[in-house]
Amino acid sequence: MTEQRRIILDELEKTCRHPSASEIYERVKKRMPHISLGTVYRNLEVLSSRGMIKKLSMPTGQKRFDAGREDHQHVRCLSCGRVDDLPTQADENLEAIAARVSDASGYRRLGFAVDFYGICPGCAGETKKERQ
Amino acid sequence: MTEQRRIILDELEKTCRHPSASEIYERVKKRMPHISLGTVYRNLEVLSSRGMIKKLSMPTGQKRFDAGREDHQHVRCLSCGRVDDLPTQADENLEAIAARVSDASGYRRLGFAVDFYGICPGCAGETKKERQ
DNA sequence: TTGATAATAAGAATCATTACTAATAAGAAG
DNA sequence: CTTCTTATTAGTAATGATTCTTATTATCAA
Repeated sequence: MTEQRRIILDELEKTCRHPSASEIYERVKKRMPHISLGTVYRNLEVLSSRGMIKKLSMPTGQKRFDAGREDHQHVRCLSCGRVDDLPTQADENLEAIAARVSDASGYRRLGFAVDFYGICPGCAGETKKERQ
Repeated sequence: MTEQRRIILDELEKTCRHPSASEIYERVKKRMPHISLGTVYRNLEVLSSRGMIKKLSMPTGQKRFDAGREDHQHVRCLSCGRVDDLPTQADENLEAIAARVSDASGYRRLGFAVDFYGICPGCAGETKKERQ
């Protein structure tokens, strides 16, 4: 845990918004002016692979980061890219969750997506080194 | 509806996979060797804005496209980026759906995310032109 | 102190996507 | 049949986010 990594994590924990890599870079640069953008990306990757932060991919092709460890899902604004948290329980059905969104968040709901992430049969077979 | 646009849509409808823009480009190029990658992107955008196809953003920063109009969700391979369909019912709870994934798809399940897309209160107020 | 290892800054390279350009095709109006 | 207008195209340049490379520096065990 280097100084850079600690500050990156600290900045991420200080905000309830979900900043992008370059937003984090800007924040961290105020405390550590010589830090490199590459260092920010690398450490976000390290922190995320250790499960200390979460990486969210946005429809814009950008990624946003989240230091929260609690299990929650997100509401994303299609207009400005803002991301808010939305606590969910796994035993709740989709309709029930969806119905709660407008009330809880104030978002005008347009739609939702459930995405499962895993390893497909093909990749599970391989030694995981080569991509298809 | 130009020849190019028709062929792009046709290729998208022919596959149950969810190809990326460049995969679509490769497929279409076999039938129309002089087509430009820009034309593929532009027409995917047009088709998607008319609601004729769906655009999915991947954690890799790539987008994938889907001609299906039925309501279904996706399973994504974290290793190779493959996307498969996964029919879901809104009255089923997340655990039940998740439990079905491994069996139905053969994927080794790792996790899931529910994402709601909408317009946040701030943007709903504005005339929707200016970004924050 | 010395290698071995890991992390860094700075910047170049890459990849997906978007913007720009001039050329072309398809109508509509005269 | 010409001339305008408008869309669309192929080809290419530009952009933005991310990853990679290289030289350098910090860390640490022996």
